[in-house]
Amino acid sequence: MNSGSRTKQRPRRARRKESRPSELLQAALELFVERGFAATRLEDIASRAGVSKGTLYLYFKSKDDLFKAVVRGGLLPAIVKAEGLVGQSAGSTGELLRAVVTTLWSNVGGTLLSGIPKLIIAESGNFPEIAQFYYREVIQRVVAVIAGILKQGIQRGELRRLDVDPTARAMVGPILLMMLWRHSFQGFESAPPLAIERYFDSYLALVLDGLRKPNSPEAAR
Amino acid sequence: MNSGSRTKQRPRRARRKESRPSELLQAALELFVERGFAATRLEDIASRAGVSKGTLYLYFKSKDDLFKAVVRGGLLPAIVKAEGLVGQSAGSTGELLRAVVTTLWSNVGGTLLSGIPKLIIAESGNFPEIAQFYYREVIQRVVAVIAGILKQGIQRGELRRLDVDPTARAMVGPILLMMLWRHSFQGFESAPPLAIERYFDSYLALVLDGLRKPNSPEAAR
Amino acid sequence: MNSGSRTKQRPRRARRKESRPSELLQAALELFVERGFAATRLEDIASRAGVSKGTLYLYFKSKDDLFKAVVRGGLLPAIVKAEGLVGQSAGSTGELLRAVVTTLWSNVGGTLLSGIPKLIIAESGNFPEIAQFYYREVIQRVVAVIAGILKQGIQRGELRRLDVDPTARAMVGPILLMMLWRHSFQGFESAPPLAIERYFDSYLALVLDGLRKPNSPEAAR
Amino acid sequence: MNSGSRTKQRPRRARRKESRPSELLQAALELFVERGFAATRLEDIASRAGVSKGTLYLYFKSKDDLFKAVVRGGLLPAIVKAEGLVGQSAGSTGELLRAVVTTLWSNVGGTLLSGIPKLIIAESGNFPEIAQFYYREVIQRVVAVIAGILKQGIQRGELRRLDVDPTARAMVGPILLMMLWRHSFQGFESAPPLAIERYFDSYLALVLDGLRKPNSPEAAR
DNA sequence: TATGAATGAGGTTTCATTCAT
DNA sequence: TATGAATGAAACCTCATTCAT
Repeated sequence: MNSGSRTKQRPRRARRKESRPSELLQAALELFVERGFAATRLEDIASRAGVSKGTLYLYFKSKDDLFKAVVRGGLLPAIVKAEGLVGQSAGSTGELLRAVVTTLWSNVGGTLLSGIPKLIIAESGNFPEIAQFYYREVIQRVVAVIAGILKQGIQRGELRRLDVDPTARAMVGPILLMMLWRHSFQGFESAPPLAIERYFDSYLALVLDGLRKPNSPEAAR
Repeated sequence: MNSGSRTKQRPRRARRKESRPSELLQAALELFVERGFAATRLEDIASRAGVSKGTLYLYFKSKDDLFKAVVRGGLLPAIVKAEGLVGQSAGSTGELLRAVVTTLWSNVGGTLLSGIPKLIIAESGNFPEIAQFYYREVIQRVVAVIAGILKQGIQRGELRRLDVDPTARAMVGPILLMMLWRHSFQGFESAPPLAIERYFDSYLALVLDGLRKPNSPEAAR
Repeated sequence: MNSGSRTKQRPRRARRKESRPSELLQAALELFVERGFAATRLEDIASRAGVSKGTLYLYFKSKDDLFKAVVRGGLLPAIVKAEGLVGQSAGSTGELLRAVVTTLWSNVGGTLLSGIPKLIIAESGNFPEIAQFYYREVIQRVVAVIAGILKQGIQRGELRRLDVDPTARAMVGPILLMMLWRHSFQGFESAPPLAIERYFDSYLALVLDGLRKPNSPEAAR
Repeated sequence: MNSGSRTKQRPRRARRKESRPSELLQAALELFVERGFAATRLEDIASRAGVSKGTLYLYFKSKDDLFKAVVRGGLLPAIVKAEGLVGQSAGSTGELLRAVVTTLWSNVGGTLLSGIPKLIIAESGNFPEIAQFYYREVIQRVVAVIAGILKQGIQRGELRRLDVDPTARAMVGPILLMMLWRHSFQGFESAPPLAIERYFDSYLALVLDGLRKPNSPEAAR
């Protein structure tokens, strides 16, 4: 998946030339995610990508530049995909939500890209432009997607009246948590690691139905 | 002549072995949170604490050691406090939840300690023991506190039957998100920053009642 | 003064991986001998070798490593040469001894390598492995060479019966002393410095004939 | 010997006050000999002597100063003693030589003072005044003592005509070697360590009688 | 394009020395 | 006299960046 089928052996050099930048970005992403920005040496990135240190500078003019490229490109496609889902869906609000969550997870959460939020969070102090870019281009748009679903649901009468914006933000939390988890604590789990599906099922049930027992006196409030 | 108040005359060499460590830890926490581990220079920590570089080494044997001390100590007290709330509360499950969330926020989220999760996440790759320690001593305990509340609520008949563990984890997400937010994106908010209370109100409403309109046909499922 | 032919502009960045290590070792030896291990700064070694500080680390992974390389390599070749002399000599024991002493001196004593014993002695506490290596590979072999000559001389009937091993050790003393002398006290000599040849003549006369007057009553013992 | 009988418990403070300097010198000598000048930390010296770091500065104004004090004081008394032996001896030259060697060894070689030559040799580059002092006050005097014995022996007709000064120097070598040995290689000896007495017996036999068989044709030369 | 030897600024760490108590 | 907390210069070492090939 990463590098496509290698069945057709094009001459090494020629093949390389085109794919170099993405190979470098891939190697850089892996190492940045694993060790953080500062603890990753350019030499390690180069050698993981199979090139020499100097070659990096043919494609990126500095370590900062490489970092920004890694972080910038990663998530936008997935956002765009998720945005596309909203307009076209014919299902109920619940089904729509499930579709959005699933899309986000399979395009981001389950891949190395899920490491990007970790990087952004860690380096927001040192790369404020990146954090700002991310805030504008990713976070706000994800929140907007969810807020859109909420508004639609309210209009349709499927959802109760609620404070749309903060609710949308609160709903992003568990998804983000799952991404961070993978890169920070996976591996310390004593029990068998929590199945993703069970987690998202619980998440959807939680946000759709809440915790309360339907007929409990409290529920009426 | 010189006998007047010496309150202003801070001696060049203050001797206060007792209070030094906590002053240093405080300065270190601030800078680590702001810049990350690697980008924080010991000299900056020292000068923020009003001492010289070498003084740090009287109290911590290395930068790593200082980092660990910063991270280790910070959150446990708040956890303990939150654990204490569970047993003694007489209110409904909803009230209990609100109390726990409020306690966590006022003891951690609203303080600089809220930066610690950011550090753990960022440095989990470089300080695996710390991540593991944090996983065992903090995360699992917070999840356990919430899981306990959920079980109690189910037994009391206030909560519906639900998959306790993944639900508890999902509930931690928005709280964590709020903490990370403060240290990563606060300041880029275009609109007036989201009021904390409104956020938590929405969060509690979300987890207690979910999104669905009570009488909507969907709600019955 | 510096005006000699500079026609060939030495490039600021010379690239000569092959010759670098020995240039560095040479510079390091000079400075270690002159100042000792601790008082020698890597920067001085580098600049004496005409490279920058960082370059050292391309060839040696630490100051310790460089020191070991300096000390390890130095003396073995001379030992081997001296060992070779013993088997092949056709002369008398006295001539053989003179040949060995002369060889040792011209290959070691008269060169910078004579500074190595000083380093070993000074740093034996901090580099025990080096001291042990030196003891095994150099000292024991030199003593063995001399002991071999003594045994041969006794068998041939040229030397009196004597306690071979301690005698051999005692014979090493004056040679070592001469080496240490060069690097520790040379320059404080008030009188014109002792001619090396006169010293070794006296040494050989001493060990061969002793001090006693041949016909003195004592001599018979 | 070091601290005298402790039977009469004088009050700690009072007793200390007088003996402090020598206790400090003793601790310093031990550590300097073991590790060398640079690798010995003042704190270690202080704590070995049972005082605090600052106290050192009440007695010595710098580390250099302490080093000089350690080195300066140590050997002179033994030299003086050895010098005294020459005038008064009634025995043969051989007996006199044996007495001098024995005195030097029992007053210096066998004690920690034998570490001083190692220090002088190691630090001659960094403390030229010390090396010079040592050259003048110790080495030259020892050589002079031996040279004196040689001259006397020649006059008495016990020794053959010989080149006095270089011979005297060569005779110092084995004694120095023995001192250095103790502090640099002792402990790596594979076989049981060479008995001191056997070594000195061989040394004296060597210098008195040489190696040659008395009746061998060579011996006549 | 690609290499990798070389550079040197910058950071952590050590430790002799000072000084208030 | 004695202490030991505090200082800060200096040294080792790393690594992003350059550049000749």
